[in-house]
Amino acid sequence: MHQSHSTWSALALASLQAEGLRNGGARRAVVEHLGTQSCCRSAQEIFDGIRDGGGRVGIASVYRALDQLVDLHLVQRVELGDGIARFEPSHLDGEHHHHLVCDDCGKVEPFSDPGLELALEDAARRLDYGMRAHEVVLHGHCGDCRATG
Amino acid sequence: MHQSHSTWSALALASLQAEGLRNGGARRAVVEHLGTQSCCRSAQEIFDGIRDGGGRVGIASVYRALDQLVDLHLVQRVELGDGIARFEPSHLDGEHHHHLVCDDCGKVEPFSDPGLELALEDAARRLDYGMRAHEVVLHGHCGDCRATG
DNA sequence: ATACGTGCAAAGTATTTGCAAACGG
DNA sequence: CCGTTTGCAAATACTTTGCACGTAT
Repeated sequence: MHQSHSTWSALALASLQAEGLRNGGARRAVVEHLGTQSCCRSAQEIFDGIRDGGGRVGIASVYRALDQLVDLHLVQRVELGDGIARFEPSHLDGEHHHHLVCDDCGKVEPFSDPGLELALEDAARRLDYGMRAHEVVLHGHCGDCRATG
Repeated sequence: MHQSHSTWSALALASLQAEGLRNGGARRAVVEHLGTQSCCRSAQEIFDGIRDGGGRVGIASVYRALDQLVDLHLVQRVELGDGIARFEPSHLDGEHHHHLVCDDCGKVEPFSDPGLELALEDAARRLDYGMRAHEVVLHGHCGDCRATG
């Protein structure tokens, strides 16, 4: 299902190298871990994921790597309303997705909607704003919670 | 310009009362302060604003009031990517707005776009998600920064 | 070899909680 | 009056920074 991850990881590592950065253990681990994820992850989740895979990184290095990746627009920072920053690979054109957040159970699901993308681009054009990124969060109640509650 | 604020403040205070809450000094101050704002504000800004107006509230009470207002859907919590939660009165239908964030200078501007609203509602319908709120953040470079930079 | 990268621990912010005193109804 | 609300201070949660050691080039 996720064939793009190796592509994104490779692209990201190449971009870092092109910036003159050294791609040591921690930053490489963050990039490779992110490349395997299908939706956004918190710094703590990334840290835990790398450790679970046998990596020995410090959480500070995870934050530092994420900062750099965000600066280079390789990673998008996402805030969903619970005070925890999450991160995901910047979507390549056409693979863009956004997030549904269940206000009952906190579950996060990705979704994509071409019509919405068009409306966002229209809006940015109309506003004459140099848009580099955008983020949409829908809050509501997921199917599970509506069935149960 | 802001005629709706007294309406919103009054509605919010009435709703709180209807919930059996007591509307003492701090919570009332938060509601009245928020009603005068034209865009989202952080807890600290609300706290400072109330103090500047002569109110003597504690910041903990500001956070507690905001939590309750969010729970009652009277206030919308907004996160713009800098790790600080902001709050604004829940938009009455048709007065909905979203946010432009300048990644250079950090400036936040509100905007509204009817086409975007329609696309959001379409998307939510198509997804069959019980949408209660939504939030759109556009990141880019504001006119000032593009002119200067 | 040398400058960049890293892990740990300590520090910094934003937010939450405990509690006794103040207050609304 | 009695239970809610409040302010303060202490505690917590997430993130950043300082520094000595490790490592890629």
